[in-house]
Amino acid sequence: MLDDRERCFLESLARCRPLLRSCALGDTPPPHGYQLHAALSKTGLLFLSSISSNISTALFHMYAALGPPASALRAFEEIPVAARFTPDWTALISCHIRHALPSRAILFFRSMLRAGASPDEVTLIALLSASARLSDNFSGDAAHLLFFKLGLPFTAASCNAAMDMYAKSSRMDEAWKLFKEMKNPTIVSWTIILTGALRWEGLRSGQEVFDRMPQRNDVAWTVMISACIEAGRPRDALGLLGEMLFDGVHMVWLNHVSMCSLLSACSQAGDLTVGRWLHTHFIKTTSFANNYKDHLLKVNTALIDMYGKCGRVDNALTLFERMPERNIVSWNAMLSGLSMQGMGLRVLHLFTRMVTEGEEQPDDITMVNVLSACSRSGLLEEGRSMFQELSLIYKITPKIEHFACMVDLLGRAGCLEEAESLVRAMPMQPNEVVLGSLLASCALHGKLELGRKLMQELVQLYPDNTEYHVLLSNMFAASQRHTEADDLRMVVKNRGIQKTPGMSFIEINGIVHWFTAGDKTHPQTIEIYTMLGEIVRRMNLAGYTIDAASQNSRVADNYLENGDEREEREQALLVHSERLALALGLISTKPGVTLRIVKNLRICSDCHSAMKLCASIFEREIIIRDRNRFHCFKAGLCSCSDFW
DNA sequence: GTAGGGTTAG
Repeated sequence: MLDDRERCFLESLARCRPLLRSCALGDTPPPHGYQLHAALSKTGLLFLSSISSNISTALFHMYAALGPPASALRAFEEIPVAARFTPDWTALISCHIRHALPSRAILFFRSMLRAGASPDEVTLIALLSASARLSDNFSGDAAHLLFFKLGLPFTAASCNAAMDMYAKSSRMDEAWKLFKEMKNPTIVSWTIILTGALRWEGLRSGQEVFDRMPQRNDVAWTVMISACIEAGRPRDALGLLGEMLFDGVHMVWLNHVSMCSLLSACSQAGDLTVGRWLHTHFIKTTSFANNYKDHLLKVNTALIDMYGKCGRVDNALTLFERMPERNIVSWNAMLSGLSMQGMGLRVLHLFTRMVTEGEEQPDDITMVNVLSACSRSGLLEEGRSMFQELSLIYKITPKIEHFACMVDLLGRAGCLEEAESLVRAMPMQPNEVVLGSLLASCALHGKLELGRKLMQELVQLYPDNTEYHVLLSNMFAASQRHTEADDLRMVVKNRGIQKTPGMSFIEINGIVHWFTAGDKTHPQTIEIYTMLGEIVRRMNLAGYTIDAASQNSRVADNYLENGDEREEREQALLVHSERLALALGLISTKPGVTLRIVKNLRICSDCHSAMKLCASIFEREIIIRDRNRFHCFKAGLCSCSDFW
């Protein structure tokens, strides 16, 4: 007769294999599996030789499915050597791939062969996947060959895995060859080819593949959307959202990956309206799948980034504080949002909180955010000590990004000799960002000779970029050295200027209005230009004089194309795209309403002064996001303290 | 077992 205790053991024994299996499949929350493991070892059942190999295998598969890989490996080692079969090895390999450890996965594949186990189709697909992630031609080719050597079926899934390996190893010709030989390519096959085509052959070629796809699912759409974002075309990405939601008869759902991509497009484009729509949509449609916590973390982080970059750092903060779980990326996104608003002290405060609470260890990106916040807010001493702490306390090897921030911080503060020494002492070659930043500081502080030297270095490194000639020419002009200034302008004129046209938009009642410099295509053009005249009149009354020589901004839209005449240049300044957006904003909204403008380039210093004045004349808060940061103009002042 | 995300420097 069994007593209750024994009966209970036997019952749990009968149940534990299916229970472990359901943990592995994600049907049961992981704690149940872990508790079962604990119970099995505590009661000694795990060590009964008659059942242990079965149970230990089931336990291992649970850990292999859930991770972390170290636990999976520990559990694997509990399986008797003679009882380690092909699926067990495969699960061990796949577990390492899923946790971004492809090289360890390949090592385990070798151990598997040494142990005498024979790979099957699934093992080889895993090996192909590991090789793809590493762009490892050697193991990739070996995996492909083994299908034929071992006489294993080369199914659509195998072929897909091989194509993906070739595509990720920059061997698109091989990938295409396999694709063209396929009788029935699946949507996965198409998506692999689409991804590969986009990465080597470009947006156009990818678009051709996309157009030829017999069907498209959420993954295919997300691939296209992400490609637009990578190419710096966030509006195209958002255009695809519209197409995706009305893709004929197919209803495509936004999953957490597409959510993150689209939110990133909103961040880039500064599109708060679509960003908010996505937020609402996410709240309404999110399903509580077993991995929803992970999805929630990622989408929340993307939302923090979106709100930060769309000028609603307040919403970003609320979301950040309410998040059930945060990781280093969430902290970094929050720090970056505050930094873009010039809230340097709040960045330092949040950083201190992060370190003291010990929730996450700062990484290199955290430190870039902190240093650039110091630079943007002119926190010289704070930045200096953070740069020291970077390696001393946080054990991070400074990268070129960190040096770039320091050079910028020192240069803006007028410590140009120190900035230059740092550039020369850096363990790596200075790049365009570092030299360009120093050159801009020379322009700010009128250091002509150092500026000239830097420009020569920049021209040698980046001969196609004429932006530096413009910058230096402006420096000479500002110092009344017109001959040198004109010489440089001639170089630019002869070589042609390659520059993105300046564009701004303002959103009014959910409609986005775009402007280029001197734009006259808007239906309300007459009213807009009338308002511009009124703005100039009121600014003149307030004692404003245009300062065309001071437009030595790093990039100003419509610059130089408008001829060399002073009046023409002045005229061009008056119709910069952000001013047109401002004029429309002023005539289309009620008094006192905050105006939010997004510009694709840096705001020029003249428009910057004009915006400060307009904010006080018209008693409006004007928020402009330019390429680098936010400017909040209020009562004659800007949040950047004229330091940008 | 095969396809797609997030945070960073002028």
